Amino acid sequence: MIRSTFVHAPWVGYPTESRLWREGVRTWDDFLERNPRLRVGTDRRRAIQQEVERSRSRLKAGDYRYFARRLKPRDQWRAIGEWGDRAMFLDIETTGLRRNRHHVTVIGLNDGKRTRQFIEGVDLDEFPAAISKAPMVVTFNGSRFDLPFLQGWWPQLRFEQIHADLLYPLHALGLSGGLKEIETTLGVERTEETRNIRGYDAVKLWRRFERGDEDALDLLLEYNRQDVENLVPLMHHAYRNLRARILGARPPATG
DNA sequence: CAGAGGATCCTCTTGTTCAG
DNA sequence: CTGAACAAGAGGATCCTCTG
Repeated sequence: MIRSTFVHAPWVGYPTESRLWREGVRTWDDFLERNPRLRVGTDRRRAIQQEVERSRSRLKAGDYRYFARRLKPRDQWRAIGEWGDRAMFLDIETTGLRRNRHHVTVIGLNDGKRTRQFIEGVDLDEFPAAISKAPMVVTFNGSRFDLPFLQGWWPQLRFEQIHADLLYPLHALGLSGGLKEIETTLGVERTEETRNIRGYDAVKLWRRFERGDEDALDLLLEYNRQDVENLVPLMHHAYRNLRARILGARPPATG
């Protein structure tokens, strides 16, 4: 899907990209071979072509940082096909919504197979090293919450990986609402104990733990584990369906 | 060649939506 | 309960295509 992306080139917006797809220009290779008609002059065409060539070579070199910088947050999910199998799924719990006033309590990180959890006062500082080698981070609404919050917590931390925020592709598929609502729609299950817990309850569970209730921490960790592990099937659903919708669509029949 | 009309880029503003 | 990014829409700019 990243090989079909043109909107990161200058003077290419979503209408132009859609037109290219409709005309059968589905990949960078198609573009360079067929040199399709564009409603731009020679200078701009040259700039677009250079971006396509550069993208092709950056992908061949495995340079995920290039695409992390180049693609808008809402388009980064398109790289799931290339880096999704080495992605880290991420979800955080905090003491509230304001990153100046509140702080991180738990970070859940799943590598596609196993979940590791970092706890404030125990091993939270090991998180930056654990995420640093991943080419891709997957979240739900992480563009607006998780990543900025972590950035405020560790000002020196730089997220250089591609960030697939599943909120945008899922909404594009018509699945609106928050994570829990979308899970219900898609039939993604939760365990009995965590089924009725929501975001603000995580705040209260941490407070209970601070007052000495160890069971509250266990429940908070179980809730966080569910949140982060449910991102895995959501990612596959989002990518498979949106890719099919965009590239599987046949051009209009002639005649 | 010059001018009109059309397409679509970029930028700015406003309202909505999620996260704990 | 806050803050950030998107969507949608308007305005300005650029550059293509079509005519005569």
